[in-house]
Amino acid sequence: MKNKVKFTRMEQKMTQEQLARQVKVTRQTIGLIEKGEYNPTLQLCVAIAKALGKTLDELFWEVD
Amino acid sequence: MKNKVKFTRMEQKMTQEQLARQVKVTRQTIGLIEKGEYNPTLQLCVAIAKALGKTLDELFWEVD
DNA sequence: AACAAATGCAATGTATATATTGCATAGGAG
DNA sequence: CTCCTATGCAATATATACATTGCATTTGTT
Repeated sequence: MKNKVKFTRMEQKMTQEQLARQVKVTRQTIGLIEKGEYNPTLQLCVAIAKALGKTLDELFWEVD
Repeated sequence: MKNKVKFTRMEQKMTQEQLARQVKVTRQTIGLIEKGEYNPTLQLCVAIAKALGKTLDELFWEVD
């Protein structure tokens, strides 16, 4: 459940709220996904990936 | 919402039920995902990808 | 055709992703 | 320190992913 959303978002100097607005969820949802405390749906993962200019694999394909 | 699960599963001559058992969901869930009628969670996408020997991008990164 | 295995489909129930609100806390800028 | 912005956190509500059961339909094989 470890992902690279937080790291990538900060790389882009984007705030949780900005990302949330772009992908049309709430700030809280982004926060929980970044902490790995839940398990987003595919559509949301795709939206996040596009908003951050990455692919699914780059953000969510865990190596561990 | 188009994905390559059905195509890839049939390539491997695997049945919906076999795939379902491997990823620990029901056959119906696999069927609906293949039809694009819903929106699986990330964990399930990862499990399916691993069961089919593909990555997230290969199965779920829609081009359209 | 006749049988069996695989898939589709529909109704109802449960678990959980996500929303909403509100407040607390952390961290940077002045 | 003070102010402000970003983030964390917790409670309650709603939407939806997924389970369960049962039956219909397709598809392949003989």
